[in-house]
Amino acid sequence: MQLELRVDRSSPVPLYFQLSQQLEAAIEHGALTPGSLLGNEIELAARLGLSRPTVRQAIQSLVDKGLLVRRRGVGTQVVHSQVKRPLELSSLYDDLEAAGQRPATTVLINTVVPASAEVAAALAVAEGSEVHRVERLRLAHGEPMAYLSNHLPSGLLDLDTAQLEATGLYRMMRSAGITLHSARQSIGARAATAAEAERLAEPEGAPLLTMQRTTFDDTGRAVEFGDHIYRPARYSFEFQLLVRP
Amino acid sequence: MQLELRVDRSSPVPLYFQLSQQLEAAIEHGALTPGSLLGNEIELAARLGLSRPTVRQAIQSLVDKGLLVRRRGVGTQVVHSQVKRPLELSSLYDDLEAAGQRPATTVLINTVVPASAEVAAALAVAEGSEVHRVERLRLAHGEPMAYLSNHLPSGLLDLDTAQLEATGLYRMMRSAGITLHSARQSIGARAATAAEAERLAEPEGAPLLTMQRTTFDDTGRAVEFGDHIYRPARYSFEFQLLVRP
DNA sequence: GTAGTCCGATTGTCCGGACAAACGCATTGA
DNA sequence: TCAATGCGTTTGTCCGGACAATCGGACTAC
Repeated sequence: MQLELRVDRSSPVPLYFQLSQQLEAAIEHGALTPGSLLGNEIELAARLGLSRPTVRQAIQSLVDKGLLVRRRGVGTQVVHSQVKRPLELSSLYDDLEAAGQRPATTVLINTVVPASAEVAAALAVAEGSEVHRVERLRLAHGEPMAYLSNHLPSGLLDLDTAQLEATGLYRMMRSAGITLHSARQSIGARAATAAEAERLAEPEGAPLLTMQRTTFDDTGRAVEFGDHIYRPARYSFEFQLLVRP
Repeated sequence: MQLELRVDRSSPVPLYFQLSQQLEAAIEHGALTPGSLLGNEIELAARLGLSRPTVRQAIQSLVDKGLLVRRRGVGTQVVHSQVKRPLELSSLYDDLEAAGQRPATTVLINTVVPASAEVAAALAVAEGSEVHRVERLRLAHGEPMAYLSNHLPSGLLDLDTAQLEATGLYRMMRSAGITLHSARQSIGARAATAAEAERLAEPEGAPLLTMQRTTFDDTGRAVEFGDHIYRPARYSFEFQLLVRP
């Protein structure tokens, strides 16, 4: 069976990208079954009227995503696994929305404070300089789910409380033109203090899932430092990793 | 100041790889400071006697690692951040060893059992078919740190108890020629049961950090399913993520 | 029968060139 | 003064070709 592939040379979308999207769709859709060969690059290039480098670029992008495997002397195969989506910088808001939970947010604090030593170190600003501080309670189905404490460099973003309650922090940053690039995360656990327990409607000493994260934009600037606690019965971190050899 | 770059055409190491390694070393070493321009690709290619595609391939690999950023009309800059290592499939053994903790392992169970429904689903084998089961206690400085429960498809690996105690499971898989490719992880928290508490020398009900992971090789075959619990005072998950736009 | 060798197939690496698109800056015009 | 335009610089995309390295199977020799 021959896969139907076409490229539109009048489109501004790069040719390799058109091809990689079609291949990805074919894999997702099941037209290309796991383990099946993709046909050699030269023949594929000839069939599409493209050069081999262009076809290779398309295939490479899917190899990077973990959807394909190349073997010299053999060919390119569709990976044979449950792995579908690669790791992303997970946003609690998006996670919940994807799970169909319709998250609600209550902003408890939204102010400007002098940076503590810890915050200053994470954001690479001077200790005592002004930073934004936001504390939010996130709920799903009316139940508290997580308590989110964030600090941001001042002047980076207009932190409107209403907007914070309507959407997520990451979405606000993205629509403000900030390109999120990388993050350093630390995930742990600890017992709830009395104050934390009350906020999350848990008994004191209950196990909590904790996450600290510093996020950087594409120039390496720290744009956010978060210290979050989650109710473990209602949330866990799920993700997929790729190993780069 | 001119960076000293050379390539050895008689070496079997690909030219683009030689170049990317030298650039990475220069960044790591501080010879290329964050924010500095790399010099345009064409001039760089001429200086090294390479073609532009080769130089681009080298630079691209570092962009993928998050060390460099390209900007059209501007140039290629060194990223300006604390980000050093990209995300890897973290192995507890390696993590501990890197922290200079000299981990010790006690193998408690090393046997073959019929697969439970959960294990069978994770490893994509028939329920009731034979799988290896390994339970280990990992200690650092004589203190228990984590309890590791793993299941592996039978026939994949020779699980020698002595070797399991001397090294980590991932190292054994790698040296058996298995190429680890991706993993699906879930990290959560819960209170310790009486049995778990005793194993880890914690009080009953103490918060524990939990991780479930299924690891796949490069053909998409599941090669390991692990269900681990950690003492949160002694261990947390630290990693760096990259966002792929 | 078994081990070693050869060979076709396929990807990996590398070259040199061409034009397009985006960015930053200086110049120009209102 | 300030916005629009133009221009040089640099990366992005694409081409066509060449040879090397590796894989797997067929063939051969013992």
